[in-house]
Amino acid sequence: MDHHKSHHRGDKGRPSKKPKFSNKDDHSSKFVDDDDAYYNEDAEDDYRDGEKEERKRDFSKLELKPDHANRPLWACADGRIFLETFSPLYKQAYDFLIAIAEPVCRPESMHEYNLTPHSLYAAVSVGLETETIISVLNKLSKTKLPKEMIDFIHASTANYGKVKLVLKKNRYLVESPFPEVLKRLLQDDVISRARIVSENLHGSDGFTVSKAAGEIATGHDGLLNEAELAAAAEEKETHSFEIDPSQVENVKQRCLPNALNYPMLEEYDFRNDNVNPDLNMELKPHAQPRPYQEKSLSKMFGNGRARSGIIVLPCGAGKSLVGVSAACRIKKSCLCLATNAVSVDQWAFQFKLWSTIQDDQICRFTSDSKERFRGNAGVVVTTYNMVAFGGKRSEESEKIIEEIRNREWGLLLMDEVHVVPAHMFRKVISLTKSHCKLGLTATLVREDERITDLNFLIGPKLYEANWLDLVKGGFIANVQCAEVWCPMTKEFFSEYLKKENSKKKQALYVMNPNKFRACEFLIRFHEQQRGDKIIVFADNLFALTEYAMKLRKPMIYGATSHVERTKILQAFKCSRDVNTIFLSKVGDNSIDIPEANVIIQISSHAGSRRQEAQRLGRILRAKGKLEDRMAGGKEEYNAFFYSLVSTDTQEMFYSTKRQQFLIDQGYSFKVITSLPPPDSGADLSYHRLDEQLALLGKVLSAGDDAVGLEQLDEDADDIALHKARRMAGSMSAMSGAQGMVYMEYSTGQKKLGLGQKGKPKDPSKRHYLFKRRFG
DNA sequence: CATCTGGTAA
DNA sequence: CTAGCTACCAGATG
Repeated sequence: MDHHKSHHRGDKGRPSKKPKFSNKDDHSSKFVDDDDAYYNEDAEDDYRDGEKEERKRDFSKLELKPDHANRPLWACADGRIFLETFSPLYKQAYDFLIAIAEPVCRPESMHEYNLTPHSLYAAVSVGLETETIISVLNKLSKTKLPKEMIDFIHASTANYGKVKLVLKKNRYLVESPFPEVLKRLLQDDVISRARIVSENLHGSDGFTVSKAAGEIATGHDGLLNEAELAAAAEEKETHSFEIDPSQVENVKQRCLPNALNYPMLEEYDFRNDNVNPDLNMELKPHAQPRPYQEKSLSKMFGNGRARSGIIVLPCGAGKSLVGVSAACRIKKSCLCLATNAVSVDQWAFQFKLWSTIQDDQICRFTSDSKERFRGNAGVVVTTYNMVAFGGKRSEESEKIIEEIRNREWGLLLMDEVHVVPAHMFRKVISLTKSHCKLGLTATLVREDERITDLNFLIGPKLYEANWLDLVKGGFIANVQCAEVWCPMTKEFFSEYLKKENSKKKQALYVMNPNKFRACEFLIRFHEQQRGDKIIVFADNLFALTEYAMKLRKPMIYGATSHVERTKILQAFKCSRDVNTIFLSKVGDNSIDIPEANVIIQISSHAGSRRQEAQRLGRILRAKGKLEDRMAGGKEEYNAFFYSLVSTDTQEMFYSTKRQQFLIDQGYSFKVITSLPPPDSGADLSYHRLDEQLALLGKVLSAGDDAVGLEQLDEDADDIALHKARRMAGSMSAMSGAQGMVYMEYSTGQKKLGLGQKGKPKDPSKRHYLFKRRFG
């Protein structure tokens, strides 16, 4: 609809050069009509060789197939692929592309993807073959595939799937049906040093040879699918050598596409594992995986074994059912890692909810509950911190951790893989021995280098759900994201300019009366007009307390006691009187936030898009029933995410980046410039100048001293206890306002690229095959 | 035993 | 680089 304009802003924001379409048809013209601003965000260097590269990316050189209109893809010689989302073949094309390429940018009408060695690695590891990839791409493409792309796919995938890393009886083996490949690997220093030479050699070249096939047990129904048969045939004879467990990470890294280029697959033939004891658990009958959950599981178990890798599902889409299902299929001991104690509890709960696991076979291991399972197999749920903890442990946890280290785990289930720092993973993965690792995450933030680490620490991306499809299916909420621009008042702005201290500056733009009024307006609007549940986030404690007190809403921050928290959350969940709560950063983690469908950010931290995504995830849990949404014919927004920003201040700096992030994720986005609407708002706070000045005085006099905080503490408790006595709001003030709420921001004024710190892709970092051609 | 405190690491 | 927040432990309290 109307956010179409803003999507275009998204297109411009990308590092891509504008592709030139010589044959403009109805569709492509949508893509090029916006000429002026395509380049202005590129880094200068990139821009200069852009001139040269321009010719290579010029689509006019490519011949269109006669029926091009029916085909949804544009494939560029440099590995970029564009997908028209309005094509009838969109769905099939999407499923295919998401398996073979990295999504770069997904606005509504045109998606951009990138073929990379890693993405192709992921494709091959879920069972796609080189020729299949090429022929399907060719079928979907409007033009003949560029030769460069075909070569690239061949070169990238030639070696994939030839080497496997297997854990057998607590020993790590590098396996391959091709002894010459193993020899090649051993020419590498790191790998040859990591090798453990066993005493009884079988093969002539020093490798252990085994006949792995033939023992593949038939499935429950006595049938094997084709993939399983193929896998069995393939592995008639396997050569292997053992490596030092402590070197596993290094060896894996050497095998990656950017080094030796024999990425190792990690697969677990769990049905034939007679060494590790079975764990008796099944999915309960009421656990019905949704189609996309089923699909992600099928990628994981595609060839009858369990593959290691990452599954990307938005929060609220039911990651835990996927995790529990995976554990139920493998039926071996499972170590489940979460980021904090709250989520440990949730996981334990989910296991009991979805599976038939006995209560004494699942245990939590945190600082304040150290349970141990009975019997020889079970599920342990704990935190990354607990496992990686370096300091002194209590005696009890020392014992448990020892058990965790010594056990051979069937499944290592890692929640919120993107949140945990890489070194933590390293530690956890090297400390524990597992046959299969499954990472669950909501977003892979791409230009973060660490995402590459995940590729080899855990495995390739196995599946990524299509956000928009989930919205359409009613599985997650349909979110309208908006950035609200609040002009600084004259007085605040002049103080802002005077101050050097960045803390004070921050206090000033966060406490900007216009921002406060916008916030108050939004709260009233959503509470009274729509009956929504609202969470307001503020990183800044001063602002948080100030806002919450003035509006007489309960708040939770670090110092709020546990009892207090649960009391407030209960009230928010159940009571009709508490519809808005204020949260500090605590809300980002460690709080189990109940149903809410509106989020207002009054101060967000710098460029942390992860935080943003996390907060967004809070409102994604599907709202309303599918039928309700479909009834109206077209879908309606049922969740809202506002970022309040004071214009002309440092806050604007991250604006572009934030917008880009949300658009890349496939959200619709708009900028709202006047809130409250011009002719309303007399009944909001800080309407009069003297009130504003009083606030200004308060901000200026408030030091960073904690004394003020203590006092605020008391007040906050007070509010909570009295459970926010709200006055019965006057509906009339708001009636008819709906049309006024969203003022579409018109393009043109905004300086794109101003705040663009995120580097566009550096051509020199591209894969060597591309480099050679374009460098 | 539950709850609070203070200290440390990340 | 620092501020803010958390997870972990131990020890004290009633």
